[in-house]
Amino acid sequence: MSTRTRSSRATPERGRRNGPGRPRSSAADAAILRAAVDLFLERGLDGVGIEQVAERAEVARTTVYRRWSSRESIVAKGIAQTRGGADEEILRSSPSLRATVNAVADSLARIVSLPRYQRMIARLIGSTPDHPELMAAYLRAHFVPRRKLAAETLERACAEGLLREDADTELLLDLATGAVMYRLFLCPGDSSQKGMRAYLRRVFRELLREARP
Amino acid sequence: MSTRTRSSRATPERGRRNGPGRPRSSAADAAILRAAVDLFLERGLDGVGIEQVAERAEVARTTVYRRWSSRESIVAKGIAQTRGGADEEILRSSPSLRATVNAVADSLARIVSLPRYQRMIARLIGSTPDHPELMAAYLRAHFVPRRKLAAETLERACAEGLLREDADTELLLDLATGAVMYRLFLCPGDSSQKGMRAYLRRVFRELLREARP
Amino acid sequence: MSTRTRSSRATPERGRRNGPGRPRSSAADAAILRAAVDLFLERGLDGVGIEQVAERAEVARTTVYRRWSSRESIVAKGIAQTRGGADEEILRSSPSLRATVNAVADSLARIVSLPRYQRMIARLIGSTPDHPELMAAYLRAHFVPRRKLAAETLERACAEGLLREDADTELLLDLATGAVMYRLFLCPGDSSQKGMRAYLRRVFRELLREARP
Amino acid sequence: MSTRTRSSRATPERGRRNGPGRPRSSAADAAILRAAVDLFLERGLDGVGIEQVAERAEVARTTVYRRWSSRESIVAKGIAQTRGGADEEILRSSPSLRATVNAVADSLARIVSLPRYQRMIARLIGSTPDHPELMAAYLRAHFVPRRKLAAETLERACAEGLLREDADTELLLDLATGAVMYRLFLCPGDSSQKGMRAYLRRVFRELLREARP
DNA sequence: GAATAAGCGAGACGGTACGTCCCGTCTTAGC
DNA sequence: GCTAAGACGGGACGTACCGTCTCGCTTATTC
Repeated sequence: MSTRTRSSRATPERGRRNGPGRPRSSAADAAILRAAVDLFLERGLDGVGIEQVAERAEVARTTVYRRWSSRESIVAKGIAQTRGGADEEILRSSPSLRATVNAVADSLARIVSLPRYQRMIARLIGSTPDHPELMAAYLRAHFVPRRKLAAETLERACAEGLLREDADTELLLDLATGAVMYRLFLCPGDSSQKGMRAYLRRVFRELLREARP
Repeated sequence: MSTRTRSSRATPERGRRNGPGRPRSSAADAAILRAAVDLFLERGLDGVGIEQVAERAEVARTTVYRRWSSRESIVAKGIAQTRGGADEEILRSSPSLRATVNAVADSLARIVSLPRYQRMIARLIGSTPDHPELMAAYLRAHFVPRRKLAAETLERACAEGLLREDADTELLLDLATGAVMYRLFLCPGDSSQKGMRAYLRRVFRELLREARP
Repeated sequence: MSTRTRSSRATPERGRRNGPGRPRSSAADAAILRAAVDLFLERGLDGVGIEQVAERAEVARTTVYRRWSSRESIVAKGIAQTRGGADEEILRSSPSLRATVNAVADSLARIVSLPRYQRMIARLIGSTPDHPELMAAYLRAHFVPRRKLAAETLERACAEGLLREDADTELLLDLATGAVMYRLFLCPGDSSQKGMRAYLRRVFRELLREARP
Repeated sequence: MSTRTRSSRATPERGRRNGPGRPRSSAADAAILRAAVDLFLERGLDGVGIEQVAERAEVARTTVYRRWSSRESIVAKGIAQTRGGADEEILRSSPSLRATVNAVADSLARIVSLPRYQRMIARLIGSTPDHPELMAAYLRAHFVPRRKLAAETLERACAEGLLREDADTELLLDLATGAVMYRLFLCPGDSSQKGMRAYLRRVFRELLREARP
């Protein structure tokens, strides 16, 4: 990711709420962020050229430069802004351990088998050495909430006696998440939803081997 | 002033055995590959400009283009060529399960705590959507041998009765490897050699929990 | 003539005569100079955009920047290079004063009635406050030689007794030249070749009023 | 000078006598015209950006665009408005031919040696090919009155028998004016007031050579 | 040992994207 | 309805690389 830095004059927002001049177009804002994230997914951070972003967003280049001074800041904002869907309600109410764990596994499988998700993680990891703030933004906005939900679910299962008492639930989730990453990037395996579901169920079975039914 | 042509003229090596002309400089070959891999680690694939490579290798651009036609091919060759150190002899002879596992964990911790390794994996994952061949080259040259070694060690431990019989050794290694990736890229934890060693020992303890002493 | 200045890296020519690299295209050189002068005539100095020059010369923008660092230097070179035609041989051999003077007047009328000439002088004068070097280049390359020729002719006529002895021939030419400029720019008169010829003959008749036949 | 044309919404003045809204600021009017003429003198017509004008006049761009739609119209108005000083009263009463002519010469020398005058003429001539209306406005407002005054003076001198009867007084003034232009723009001579005065006296002496004392 | 043929350094060539500046238009708030 | 402020689309600027090409020189092999 080649180096290119210059001075810039982008103002982060507008100073006062209702100043005199023409207000910034929020439609342009949204279009730019969307275009930037799409480009990031398609081509990586170096592919997020301001020119390309502007063209996709159907906006003049100056309109982009007026708001942001670097490609990274656009992408970071775009990632932070797109809220992760809270469709994991399923997790909240599962009667048995097996059902609970399967629900977690299936939900995870559904998400990680999305090409968009896979590309996002790959691009973010690739950008980590130069721009860790992108990954940080993603984790804060998407990963941490999901993780927290899953952790609560497991914790609850443990409290209800569905797991052995000394289980390290945090570590178990680390391992499950890591297994997904291993599968996606290091192992040339099947990354379809069905394949990921089978793999994840196997992982959880191994991890929770001796838990009581 | 002339037309555009994107054909490539790079010849992978020299056609005949001993042609009449001047032979290619093998020193230039080595310098180019080294420069390309270094740039890949520092800036990612898009930062591997042929011009930059040539400058670092202290070679004319022509000399690079004569050999390779794309950045990816140089980097792939460079990755494939640099042999992974075979310093894992320690694994071959460990008397007890605990010692064996600790040796595996420590060896893994030592490798993955190298900044160069971390950057390499990050860059490779980032390049996966566009150029999976880079990761493939790395896995073939560095990962698979180490993995095979570790798998044999665990297998041997299992055969010697140090593990329960039905242990899914492959999956255990998947999980351990995945844990490393999780730790490196998703969790803002301590990635020093000491920190990784502690984490990995904890992982293996959890994974092999009920193994007989 | 809006302000715009930056640093530049143009090398005036090539250092050595036969250096290693590819030599510069002399065809591009010529095309660029021609395009620049044409644009200067059409739109003035501020209209000599590097982009326009490159497009007209059918050359990449970089090819222009490689040679020159400012619009003025291109135009100056282009003006200096285009040699003024030496078609004034007529002046050299005229038998009588009246014929001599008429020949000078007619030659001058022919030149100054060319639209290209009129524009050139207008543009040069307009550029004088900011870039007097352009006018200087033009005078050196085109004006001075013609002026010298005319001066010699008058001088010769004077020596042959066709003019009164104390005539200030230099001043007479100043006046004739100035009359042309007055006519072209300050007086809304007829600037066709025929009109200019008539006007110039009238000027010379007035200036040389009392000369002997 | 580069092309730029768009639709225009400027209303030359105010339509009705006393509309309901706020009346236009005449101070802004004056400041704008002054700024525009100054910029024209400093940088030429292309340097008269509406933005620059507004900044100099300490006025918003809107205020300029509401009044005029093009740079040329502002400059033309500004030139036409600034009245030429009528300080040539001296010319009206000179007893002898020599004194009369010297007075004309000196008055002319004083004016044409002003840097502002020189720049004005140079800029106007440079703008002639594209915008002859500027020169026309200048001639009408400044040149013609002075010229008329000088012509009357000479005419009067002729009528009083101070000049030979058949003198072409118009042409003589053409020649004198032309001599000034020649001196200013084509000849690298001394354009100070003193230098111009000397040169002009020499010109008139030559032109009126055989006039009676 | 000369001829030959390829490698090599250097640099011009056509191009693309960059980030900046200015332009002329528009859209708001305030007076 | 004028004014100030400022966002908007657009275009040119001068720079930095890119991948290709064309030179002059060097270095081996082959005749």
